[in-house]
Amino acid sequence: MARPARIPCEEVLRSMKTVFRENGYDGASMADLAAKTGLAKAALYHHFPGGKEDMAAAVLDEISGWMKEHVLGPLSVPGVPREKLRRLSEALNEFYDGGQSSCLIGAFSIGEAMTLFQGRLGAAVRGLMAAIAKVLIEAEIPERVALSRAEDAVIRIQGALVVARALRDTRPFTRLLRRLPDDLLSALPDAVSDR
Amino acid sequence: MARPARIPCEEVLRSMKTVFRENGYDGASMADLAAKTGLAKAALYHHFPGGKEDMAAAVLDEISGWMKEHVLGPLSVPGVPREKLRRLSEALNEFYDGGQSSCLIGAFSIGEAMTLFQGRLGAAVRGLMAAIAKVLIEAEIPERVALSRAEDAVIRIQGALVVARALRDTRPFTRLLRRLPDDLLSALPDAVSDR
DNA sequence: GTCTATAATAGGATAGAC
DNA sequence: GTCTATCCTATTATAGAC
Repeated sequence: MARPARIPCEEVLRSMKTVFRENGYDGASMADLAAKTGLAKAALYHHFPGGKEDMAAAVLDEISGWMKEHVLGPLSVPGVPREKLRRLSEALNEFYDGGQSSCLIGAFSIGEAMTLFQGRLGAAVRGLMAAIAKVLIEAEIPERVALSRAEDAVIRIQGALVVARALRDTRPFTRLLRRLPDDLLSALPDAVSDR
Repeated sequence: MARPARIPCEEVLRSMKTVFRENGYDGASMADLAAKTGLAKAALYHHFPGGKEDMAAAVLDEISGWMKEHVLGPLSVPGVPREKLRRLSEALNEFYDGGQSSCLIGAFSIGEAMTLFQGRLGAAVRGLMAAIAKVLIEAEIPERVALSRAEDAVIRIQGALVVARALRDTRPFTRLLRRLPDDLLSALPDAVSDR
């Protein structure tokens, strides 16, 4: 056995994730992180010697793991496409807290964080797009259309989160998630759209 | 005549807009703003006594004016809907520099800026949505569908900017703009989508 | 591993000369 | 209107005791 699963560490990561989601990278201060985690700043540096950058990286990795387990994994497993997409909407609704929590892909794609984490951000977007496209291809949708729709889905998810926050109204996001499975699997028009 | 149009001020606003778009609100420092505008910090405070908050507000107001003139105005004027939507795409392409520049609605919807400017952000989103919906209604699209599609368009615009930055590839954004007019005016399916 | 205390620096803001 | 110089606070980061 490699390591005794450190339970408190998960709690610390959860708190840090909240701080970064609410404040972005530049807006999150060590004081914020210390307050939210309940640890002193020095204790945080003990666990994350690289400071804020290390903490943000750890949060992104933790999210990546959660996504692989709860989102990408279930999409890759054999199953009814529509049902899998319905569960995707549910998982996203949970992850983004019904549209109330921001996405770090958006929050970290400006300022210093953009240069620091561009690799992780791009990988996250590409991973989700690929997983959705795979389900659509499984549903007999031509690859080209599947890739286009998958990209559009990720675009809409990100955009709905922005719009929901700007309007202080989560309904644009929840509406989107409700329509997402049908939209992704809808019949092909006439090759007019989906170019 | 009220005032001799101050030309240099526009230049200063342009520079500040760039700084906020690249760094967000928390990530933009007075030093950044001074360097980019070529003015000393004290000179900036002379024009914007409220400091960074004043500067960001001025930038948002300037953008709001540009949008009204180059985006919302042309949409409200009599004309062929498809043609007006095509010009909308062109204006957005110009404003967001082909997808390379971020949108302050997204950048300012986290952290301190979110609470400071929530009114302006919501108004900007609602204004664009309403202008697009009006064109669709003009094109004989039922109001309910028009409102839904207009919301979706704004969502996609915001999302495509996020995705383009995360991927460091502007094509998702340019592709979106190209399809936007057709997508907005496409024939109604079966009342399956657009609920 | 966690704390208090503190160093070092960056950031926001102002004073006062020109 | 613009500058240099300065103040004060917040922020990052570390030292050293427990």
